[in-house]
Amino acid sequence: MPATLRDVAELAQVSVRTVSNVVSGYEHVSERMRQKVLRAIEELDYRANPVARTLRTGRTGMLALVVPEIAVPYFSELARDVIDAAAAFGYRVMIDQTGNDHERERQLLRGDDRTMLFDGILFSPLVTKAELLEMRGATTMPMVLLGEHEFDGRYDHVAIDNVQAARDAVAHLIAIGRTRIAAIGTQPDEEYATPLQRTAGYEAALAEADLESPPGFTVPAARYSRTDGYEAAAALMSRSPRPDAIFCFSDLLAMGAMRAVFDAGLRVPDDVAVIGVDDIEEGHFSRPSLSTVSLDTPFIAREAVRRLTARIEDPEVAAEEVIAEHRLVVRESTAGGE
Amino acid sequence: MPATLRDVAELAQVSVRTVSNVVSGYEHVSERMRQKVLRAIEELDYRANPVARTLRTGRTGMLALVVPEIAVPYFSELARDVIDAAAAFGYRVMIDQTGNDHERERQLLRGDDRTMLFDGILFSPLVTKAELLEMRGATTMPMVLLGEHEFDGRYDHVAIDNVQAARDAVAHLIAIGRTRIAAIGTQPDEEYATPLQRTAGYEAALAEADLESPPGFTVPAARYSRTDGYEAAAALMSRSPRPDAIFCFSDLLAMGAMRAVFDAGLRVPDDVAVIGVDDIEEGHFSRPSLSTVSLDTPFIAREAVRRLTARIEDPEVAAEEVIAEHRLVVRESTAGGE
DNA sequence: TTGTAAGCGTTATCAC
DNA sequence: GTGATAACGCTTACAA
Repeated sequence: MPATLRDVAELAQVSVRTVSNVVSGYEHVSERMRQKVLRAIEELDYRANPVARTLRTGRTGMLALVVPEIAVPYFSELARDVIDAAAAFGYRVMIDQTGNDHERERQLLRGDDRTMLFDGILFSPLVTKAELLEMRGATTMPMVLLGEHEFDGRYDHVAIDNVQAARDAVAHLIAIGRTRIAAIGTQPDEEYATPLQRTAGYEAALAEADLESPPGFTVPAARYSRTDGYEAAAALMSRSPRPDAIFCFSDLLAMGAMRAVFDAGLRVPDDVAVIGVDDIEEGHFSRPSLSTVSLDTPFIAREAVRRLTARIEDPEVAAEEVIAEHRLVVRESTAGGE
Repeated sequence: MPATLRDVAELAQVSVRTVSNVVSGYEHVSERMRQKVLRAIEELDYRANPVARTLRTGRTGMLALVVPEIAVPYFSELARDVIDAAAAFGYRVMIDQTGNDHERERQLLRGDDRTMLFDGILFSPLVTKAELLEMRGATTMPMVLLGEHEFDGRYDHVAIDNVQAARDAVAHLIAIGRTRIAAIGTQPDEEYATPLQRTAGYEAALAEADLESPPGFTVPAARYSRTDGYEAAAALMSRSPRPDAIFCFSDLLAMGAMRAVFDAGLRVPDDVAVIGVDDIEEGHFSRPSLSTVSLDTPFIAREAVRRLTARIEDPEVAAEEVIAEHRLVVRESTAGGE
């Protein structure tokens, strides 16, 4: 049985008030009292019960990070940065995966989960804008959205300029002389914001150069996995005309796509240039190394945590949208020979 | 202000006891009462306060997973499996990274952290055996160790046979005719269990084949990152005689090592065969795909959560050691031409 | 400066 | 089957 505040008070012959003061670092405690209390704490190996404290103060000191899948490098790298940023603000992070499961997302948002032991949510959602709107007022919990959902003034929001990012990637492919540019990562059935915006950027860049996307050159990918990228690119390689470049909506798709190009007996970038989005570490060392649009994940994490903690302090602060920078990173997969 | 049990009781004109019964699914509640209560709950949009419940029951429903770095693929894939396994047992997972920081590990183990809102710890530690022993009795919190620390009967423990895993990897390199086999991943200054055991397996396999490891053929790597692997392999490539195979203590090291081999103008596996340990997904799609020793991570996760929840239920159950299977997976990096 | 006591919102122990 | 009511361990008015 762990020692309680009362036990300490008894042993030290003081009131619980005094013990509490010492524990929470209250200023006005006489040195003699403090010493007595500290000795008792030491002797009983007392440690404050965080649950009781939480019940009283209403703060758990914990944030939830909700992502589709933690094993996806982009999300695990984001999680690393979020955990670090949260630590700097005195918070810890619980991670939940929705596993691309809409219902799970809704549950979390509705807040009817039985174990919501956290003060706020960092949410990287799949849900469409319509669904987000539909949840209006559903949850009272402070929340910051990560990703590219359109800002509607209700939620804090750390995003990137997704259309422009896609546009930059495709413009680069055009600049190196490619004309038959395919895209992998559209969503066939759902109206997710990210793929829609990246598709828009892709089309805008093509239009700007008076190019077009032949039928079958935009390929859906359900889960943005390496396997999805592989299968999509394999299909593209058997088309005629064959694409001479592929814009993948994520680096992970690109890793699979590059492998499919090689397995089709072709070379990257000579026969087919490949570019992704995210700038995951895997792409630095792959062969060829992967050109990409780099997102400033540490900034995104820091900004998101900053906004969220501010809202936890004061739920009335106005929602803000922050746009994180992105920049084109040219590596071997769109450059000269390997 | 969220509604409380008392509010519901008042509105439904029943006692809090009855409301609590309904909420927690107690059997013996008359249908009339139940309906009244449910209506009131609906009307007030009542949701139980998990903190209060926790204070009362002593259970948070949360486990902590402590890893060196969540962005390392092996750990993010492990985290995915742990989160899934925990969900199956009704728990959620808080993730903490120690960032290779010993002090942080010790803090967690000592349990003097102020926000320990969890029922047990899954701990994938760096600490050496001596340090673990030194912490005897330091924490009363249920804990399961992940990884290859020697079992001393005090902690539950899900491990792999590390020596044998290394041995299998190196034996495979020997079987395909390699004789100058280097190793990357020793720890120069620390007595961590994992690198020591893998080194032992490496040496055992060599000895068995009457081979030896020339001076400079075992290269340390501080953080098991791709960069570490790259640098270590780059150094190896400039030695003479040059190794014709490299056993990397992790797949991530191997990814960096392969890249270094190519950058030295050599081929994998023709000039230098490369094998890792972990079987991360990245290795399925890399070029060449990576031979490795596959660890059964889903099993490890499930087993660890099972042991931990059992210990949470009954702190007195005897500690057990479970050894997870491993198996050699031969891919392109140790097979015929690319 | 320190003590007393009233909660925080549940669950659980009594009675009835 | 249901109603009072006492904890759970802490923080914090309010008093002294």
